[in-house]
Amino acid sequence: MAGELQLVIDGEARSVQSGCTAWDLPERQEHALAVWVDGQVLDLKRALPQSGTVQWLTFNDFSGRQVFRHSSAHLLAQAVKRLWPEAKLGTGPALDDGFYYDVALAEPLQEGDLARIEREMKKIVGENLPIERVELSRTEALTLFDQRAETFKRQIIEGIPHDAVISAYRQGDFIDLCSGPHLAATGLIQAIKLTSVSGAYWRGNEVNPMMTRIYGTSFPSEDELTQHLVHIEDAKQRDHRKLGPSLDLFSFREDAPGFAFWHPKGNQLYRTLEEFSRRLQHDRGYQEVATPWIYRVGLWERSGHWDHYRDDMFLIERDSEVLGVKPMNCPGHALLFKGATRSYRDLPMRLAEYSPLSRFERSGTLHGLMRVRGFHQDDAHLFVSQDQISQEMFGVLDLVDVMYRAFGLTHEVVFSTRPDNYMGDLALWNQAEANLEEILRDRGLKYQINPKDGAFYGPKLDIAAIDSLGRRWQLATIQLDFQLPEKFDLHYVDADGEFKRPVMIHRAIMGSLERFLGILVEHYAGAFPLWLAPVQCVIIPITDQQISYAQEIQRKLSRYGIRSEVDDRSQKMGYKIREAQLAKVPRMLVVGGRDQTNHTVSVRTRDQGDIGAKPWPDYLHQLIEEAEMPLA
RNA sequence: GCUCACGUAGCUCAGUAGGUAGAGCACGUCCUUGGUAAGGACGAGGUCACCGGUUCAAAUCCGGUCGUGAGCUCCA
Repeated sequence: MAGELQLVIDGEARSVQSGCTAWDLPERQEHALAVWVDGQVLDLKRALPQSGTVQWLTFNDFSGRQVFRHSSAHLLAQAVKRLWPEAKLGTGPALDDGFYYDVALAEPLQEGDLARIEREMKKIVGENLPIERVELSRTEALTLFDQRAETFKRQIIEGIPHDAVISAYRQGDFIDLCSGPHLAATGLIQAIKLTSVSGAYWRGNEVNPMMTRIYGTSFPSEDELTQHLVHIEDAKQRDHRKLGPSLDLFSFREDAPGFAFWHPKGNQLYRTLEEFSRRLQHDRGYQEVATPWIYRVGLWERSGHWDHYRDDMFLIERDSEVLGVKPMNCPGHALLFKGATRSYRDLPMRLAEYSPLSRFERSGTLHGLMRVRGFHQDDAHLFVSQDQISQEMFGVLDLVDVMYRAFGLTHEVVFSTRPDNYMGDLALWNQAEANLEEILRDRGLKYQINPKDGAFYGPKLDIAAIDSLGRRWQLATIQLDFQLPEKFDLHYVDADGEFKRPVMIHRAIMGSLERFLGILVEHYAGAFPLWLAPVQCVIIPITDQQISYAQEIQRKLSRYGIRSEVDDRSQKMGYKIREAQLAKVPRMLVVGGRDQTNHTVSVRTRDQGDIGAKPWPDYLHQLIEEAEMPLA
């Protein structure tokens, strides 16, 4: 069949001359950026390599978008080279919503340089340079990039396997080592925005030189770019670092980097979350404990933290001995378990704790509430016999489900299996992994397997929650541990009178409460559901005449556990409503002369506005019902 | 920790060529008592992150420290 290819296009079979490109086909879609032929994404102007089904890739397809962004990265590199011919190129991939290119420059970029680069890029777009693919031998490739003094490119070429095709893409005077595919010409990239600059190690390795990473995004049209920038702006408005202080929930100060100040409202929110967790766990047989937060170094040596975690701990030296502030609760719980002779009748023993934990996170990694040095977990350790593992894991997964559903978060499970450097008995590992998988299947949970990513002491399930913006957050972790019971020589007396070794299950559902709260702030954009809201009701007297009536209402609300405030400032009602609305308070109870006479409250909800006068205290009972914790 | 950027009142920001600081909101006092998203007047508030240097003079120029941001790295 030499000389002919059999294609299926738009469901219709036809044959074409070999050497034919997708560009040549009369069926070519106007907005096609690249072409898909049986699993391979190709340049439009590259000769079709094989027979197969043809699909057009546009900006609306993930792969099409990747091609578009990748070509944008080349465009960026070309502009940089025009402005700084001595710049050395690293790599420049496409991202989910943009692209970047790493370059090594003699001088750091100045303010205004981004705009300069952007202008140069637009110029190249205007030139509408054709983008051509070139295939090179290894020697040709090395010679070409050596001539251009592209030392990083040489390193890349040296790493390419000997049987692989080496290709480069040329646009005008610019050429870049690249496997492609790319757009047909630079003119397609109509809208460009360079967004930020940062440092990045060459090949992501700390020992390598630091390069300048230039981020940008691009679209086929200005409208799409504008829309994208608006979305980014929306996300910024939800940023918990912005919303938190403006809703008077928490703040950070230079005096304590990595530790939050919880304001009265934020603390209330925090306590509500903790109480929610406490009630769910209490119903499931958990017992809350409080264990020491500073231990002598010997404990950390025994637990293995000293070897693996010392650099991340706050250490104190007093009376010529070293003390460590706890980064985790597990050793404390192990000691507590060990404090008495335990019977099989005590198992499963579920110890929960919310006390403070500290980790000396590297300064550059701190990030609002998401990454702090002082935090609290909804932590628990389950001491179980081997035949209780399944049932307990099942229980924990059930709790995850209830907890996340309460916040409208969906979740996904990642199952991490035995790593190469595992410790302990292989048979036990196999059994545990089989158990876990069975449980996941029984619950009908969708899960991904992360081979060899378990902890060295046992396999684990990590759970990622998906928030209202579709972002994934790794929150819960459930880990089977065979090692700590060994290290602490834990045992219980079994029914047969023999000492047996328990298994520990480490688990946290919300994970760090600080982080969880940060995520909730962004998930709800600060508009918390009634049961969570720190202030559930603001009572707004219209004139001073109604202040005592308002206070009477507040006392009643308070007695039934509804958190409320009376806004008795001498301001107009509209002003108070505006402030309550901006503070995202779920309910406003307006009380004027009419209400006082008729014994009503005029209700305004945060989401629906004015819903009219309601008889009091009927509305109190409605509120009590609506404000219940979603425990079921 | 590393690279780059940034750091002016509680918050958002202005501050032209180096000549001892300004607005809006918030806050306080007074006036106003108004039925569903901003009533008015007056007032208080800053060692311009901190330390040092250059200069007759530094918020402004230079160096260092701390913090924050975007990333990198790390993340039992």
